[in-house]
Amino acid sequence: MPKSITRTYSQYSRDAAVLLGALIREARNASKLTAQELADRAGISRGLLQRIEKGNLKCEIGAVFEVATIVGIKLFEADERDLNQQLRHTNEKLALMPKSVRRPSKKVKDDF
Amino acid sequence: MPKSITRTYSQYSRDAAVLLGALIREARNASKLTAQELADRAGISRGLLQRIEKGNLKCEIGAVFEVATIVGIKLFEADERDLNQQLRHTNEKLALMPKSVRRPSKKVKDDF
DNA sequence: TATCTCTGATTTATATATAGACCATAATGC
DNA sequence: GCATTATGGTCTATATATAAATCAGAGATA
Repeated sequence: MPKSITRTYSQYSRDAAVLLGALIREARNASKLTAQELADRAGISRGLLQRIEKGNLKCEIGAVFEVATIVGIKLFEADERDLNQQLRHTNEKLALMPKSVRRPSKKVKDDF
Repeated sequence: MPKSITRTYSQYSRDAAVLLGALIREARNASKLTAQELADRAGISRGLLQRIEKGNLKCEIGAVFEVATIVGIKLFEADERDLNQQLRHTNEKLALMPKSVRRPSKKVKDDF
């Protein structure tokens, strides 16, 4: 059962979301798309698109990414090919890392 | 009432989410943080962090951004100052744009 | 000016994401 | 090897994000 929420966000996260929303709106206007049209293309409601464009952090990331992609905003400033390349590279690095993080055993004799 | 979902995502969105998740995991390992520790810092559950690291698109963007920020992943490859600057710039451009997109009146006499 | 429509906001019902508990497995350190 | 701990699942209850409908007002075009 979810604990009674009230999540707190860093200033950076808030700013990033607001910026992304503004970029989306700008791109949408440039594309001469109405909010309803873009929402339809993304398969979401107009209300959700409004919240995304306002930088609301309580939206599912899939919807945000989808809208951004449709209006041509490159996440990570990378196209599909770059994305795959980065992903491969990252996976290679992950493969070389220890599979789990181990904290130096807390039980270092505190019994005396 | 929400329509019975089953959203569809573009390949690009999926790849972007998977990459972001991998970057988060890599950064977490590099920081020697356990999943539980990072989840605690972000104020989310360990299960949610797991889904984020797997690139699940059905997570709230606030949680994803927050985690990314904590482990030092710069969204938009920009720091706080850059973010504000970009935001101001974008807002300026938005202020110059028409407030709404107007489709050339569909009712152009289709009655004959 | 007047009309048309896009936008913004609110409300409601419901689908669903989340927290928390649990268990099994894997990986680490000794 | 053994003990310990992190990870990766699953399951359930509930908080909440979402879709849809509605309304008011702004803004664009004629």
